[in-house]
Amino acid sequence: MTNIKDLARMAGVSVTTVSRVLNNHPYVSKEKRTAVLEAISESNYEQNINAVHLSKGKTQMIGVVLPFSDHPYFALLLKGIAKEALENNYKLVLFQTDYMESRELEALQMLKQKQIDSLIICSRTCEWSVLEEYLQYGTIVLCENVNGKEFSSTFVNQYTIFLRTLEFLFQKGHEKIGYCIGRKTGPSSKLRARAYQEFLEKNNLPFQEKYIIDQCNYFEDAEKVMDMILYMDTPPTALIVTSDQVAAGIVTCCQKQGIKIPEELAIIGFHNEPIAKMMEISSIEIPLLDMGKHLFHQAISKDITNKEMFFHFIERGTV
Amino acid sequence: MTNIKDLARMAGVSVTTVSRVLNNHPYVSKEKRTAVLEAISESNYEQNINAVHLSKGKTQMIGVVLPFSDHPYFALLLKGIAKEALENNYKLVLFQTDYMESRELEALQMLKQKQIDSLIICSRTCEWSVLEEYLQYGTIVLCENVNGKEFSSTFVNQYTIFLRTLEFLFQKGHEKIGYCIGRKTGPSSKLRARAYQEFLEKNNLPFQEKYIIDQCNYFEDAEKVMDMILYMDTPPTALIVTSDQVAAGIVTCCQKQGIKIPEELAIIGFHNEPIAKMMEISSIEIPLLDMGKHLFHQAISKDITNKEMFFHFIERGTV
DNA sequence: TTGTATGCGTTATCAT
DNA sequence: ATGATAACGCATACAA
Repeated sequence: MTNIKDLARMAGVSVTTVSRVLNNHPYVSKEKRTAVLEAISESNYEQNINAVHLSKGKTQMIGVVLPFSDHPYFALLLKGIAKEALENNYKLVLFQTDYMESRELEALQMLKQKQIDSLIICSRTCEWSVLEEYLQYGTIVLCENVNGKEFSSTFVNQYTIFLRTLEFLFQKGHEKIGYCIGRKTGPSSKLRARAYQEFLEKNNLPFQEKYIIDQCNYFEDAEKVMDMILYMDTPPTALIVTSDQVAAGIVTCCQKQGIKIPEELAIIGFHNEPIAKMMEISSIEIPLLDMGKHLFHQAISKDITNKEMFFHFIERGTV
Repeated sequence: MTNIKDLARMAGVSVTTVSRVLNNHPYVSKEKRTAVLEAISESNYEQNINAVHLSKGKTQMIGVVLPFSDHPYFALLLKGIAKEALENNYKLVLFQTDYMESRELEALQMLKQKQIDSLIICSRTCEWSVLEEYLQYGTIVLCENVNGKEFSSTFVNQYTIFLRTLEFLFQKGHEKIGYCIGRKTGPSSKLRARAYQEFLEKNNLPFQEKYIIDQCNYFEDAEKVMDMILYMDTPPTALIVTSDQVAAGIVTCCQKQGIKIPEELAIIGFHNEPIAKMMEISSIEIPLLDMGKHLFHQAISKDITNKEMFFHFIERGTV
């Protein structure tokens, strides 16, 4: 494996000059440059990137933390990040956490160890205090409202979205509104829960624990949702489903079981995924690809910025 | 940022001893060990992993090449790889290629540059000769039958699967059989095309170019498929669809348009994804998570092995 | 059991 | 415009 030293010898110059040629630095004569270039083409030389990383103290790599990559929400976010990373000559290191804190910590560890220059956390499990400890080692970008903390972020206002959606359904005459989420403990879910509570109080509606259904991530999770609903004495008449995949699954189940949508059950999905368009499911559009793009740029930027992205209500047939 | 040298000074030992403690090597006295450990805990020390990489010539990182991560086939493969990587203390570097050769080359470049120890190519675009050039720099693992070439691989026999499926449909009385694939030029598609040709010849059936529909990757691509089929004079009576997502989309379209399945159109999907179970779509099961696991172990192994995984026909209502 | 010295391959500093 | 040399932080062969 030939290295920069060998090249220097071959071209009859110093390693510095070789490095200059390699990095397109100015101040190197035409003759020496060609001599080096020749040595390179003769030798099948390749930079040892690890040496570059050590020397520079940077790796041009960004970590991406997400619970699972086979969920459309995260897959699209990731796609947006990946596209932008590619165009800016950055590599992505993937941390699939399954919502386990230990794995999120591993990613943070890599930041500390300088294996990645910054970290994008698509869905957080750690406490703020933990994240703040690691801020000294590199940029950390989040997908939620950080409320003035020293992180960059790109997010949608989950609270507002949820409240508006609830009010919309209420105006349509729904008083028994349930919702389906991924996990109960996440930051987004807490915001939704707050919006839900306030909505109920404001409109003098009773709180029903059973109307909140979690562990809804995939199309097939709809089966479980339907089982639960059919089992209830007073099932909800409308369902906000934070994933179009699950919403599509519910619509499919209802078709099989002859439940009329929206007459017997109204459905609103999230993200306006293509499946929602095809199955004509009303959905809250969230610009995931754009968010990914923005997240990436925040990750490589020195400045701390917080960008709210806006949602868009797409009304179709299911509500 | 404190380093190994600082620790040595703090603990009153040599850097070698510190390194020994750090790496759990034997031959270090209890006293010195505790002295070092103390220095570590006092100093908020963290290994600079880049230095380790340079020194060792390895990175404990594996590259994964795939066209897109938001497709269930690749997402599941990736999930399988990621789970195993995690358990074996390896990191994954993602290369999303969109089937562009240049991006695949970038991944190979990283192998050459020693940024990754090995490379898993889930879907190949490069020619064999190109890949073989890079074999000297690290292990390359593929998801297809490599026919004796010096690569490890985990694969299913796409040719056999396709032929069996065609024969199965033929026995059910279908003579006009179409199929939907992702891209026409991939290795799998070539095998399928061969199986298709041979099947037609053997049974004296005419070849219809229009029965082969490509660019079918996502649920929503089904709309385009249906448009094409409805426009044909003699549409196929059965469709092999190499993705359950697309199959599910087609089933959905048919329901909307009142096309009876399987009477008017029989459907067989691929991968036995949960959506297939839910929508009762017949499917060819392929153990993607297991394949991912196996791929990972081949990536970190010194030996070259080739493992064929077996498929399983799941008969449900759509055929 | 411990330490010295050297190597890993590159970039950055500084002098010329 | 060019080059010698230090620095990056760690691992390891070898000596003691």
